[in-house]
Amino acid sequence: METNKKRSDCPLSNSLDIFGDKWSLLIIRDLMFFKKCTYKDFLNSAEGIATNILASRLKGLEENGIIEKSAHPDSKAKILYRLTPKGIDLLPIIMEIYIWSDKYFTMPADIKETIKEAKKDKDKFVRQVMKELKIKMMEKNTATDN
Amino acid sequence: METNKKRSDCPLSNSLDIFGDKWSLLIIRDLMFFKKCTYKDFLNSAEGIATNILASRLKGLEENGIIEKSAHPDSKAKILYRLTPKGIDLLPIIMEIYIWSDKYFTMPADIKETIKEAKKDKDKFVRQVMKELKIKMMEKNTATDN
DNA sequence: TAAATTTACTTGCAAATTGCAAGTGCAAAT
DNA sequence: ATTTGCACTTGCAATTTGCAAGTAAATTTA
Repeated sequence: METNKKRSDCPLSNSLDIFGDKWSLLIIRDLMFFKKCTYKDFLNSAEGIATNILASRLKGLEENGIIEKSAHPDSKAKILYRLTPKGIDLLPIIMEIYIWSDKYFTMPADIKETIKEAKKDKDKFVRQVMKELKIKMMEKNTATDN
Repeated sequence: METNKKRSDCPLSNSLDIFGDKWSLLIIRDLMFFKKCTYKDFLNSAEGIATNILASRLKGLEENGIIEKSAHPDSKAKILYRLTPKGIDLLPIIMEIYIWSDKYFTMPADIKETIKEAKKDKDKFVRQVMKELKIKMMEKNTATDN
């Protein structure tokens, strides 16, 4: 289904081939900010992704090295999804989208407050969150990959 | 065609409803970096957008206040598309995508060099380019909107 | 321990979107 | 006056999406 054909040599175009759709960055958001890490977690997000679309997006993100599967510590029936370092590195992009949104949309007060904090020292905020993510994605499960 | 139904209150989701597809940010890239500003210019980009898709994306971006049409100074047959301030404000997002790409893709040497320059002082680079864009989008045509 | 439930999907199918080719209407050039 | 250029629109086939239902293995409950 997913071909690896590049539309052009433009890195922006190549990036959009990976996450340029309505759903991929939302999955990444869930992993980054909302402690969501299973198929069911993602399904339960407010936007209401369809099961087949979720499966296809998880596959695509995994194929592109943005996320990876691992064994869930609680149960063999569960699969734990984690961001790779490559996936964690998407944080600055997502942060800039939030900051842009903050300027042009109304939004829940708690999110607005977080963005306000982040803007005070963007680089520091991003470094801090990335550090936490790296730790979290490690400690979730050091066990064997699926 | 385009409904204004929000999938959720999440600003990231709302943003993706506007530019979360394979084409919109490429049009914005063309306006920002490649002096492209007409329908035909966009059609000629390397990725090869279809005519109907281009028309629908231009419509969507205009409806969402990212771009605007104006009279082309050279000819009544041409339409000049410009970024609005809201559109220009997407630059930091696009820059971060380029920077991410730089870490994980190979790409044309000239683009790589520009990104290298940009990374030396990200904020300064973004400010400078945004300033230039604001001037450029003004001077293109101060005349009446379509 | 058998039955019900949970988890992570897959499948079928209708509806929507995309992509390609071929127009269309107006402006400008020849 | 005719051809060319520009910005689209239209028709249609192919692909993708979204919804509902089903599946298989793991776990929980009775």
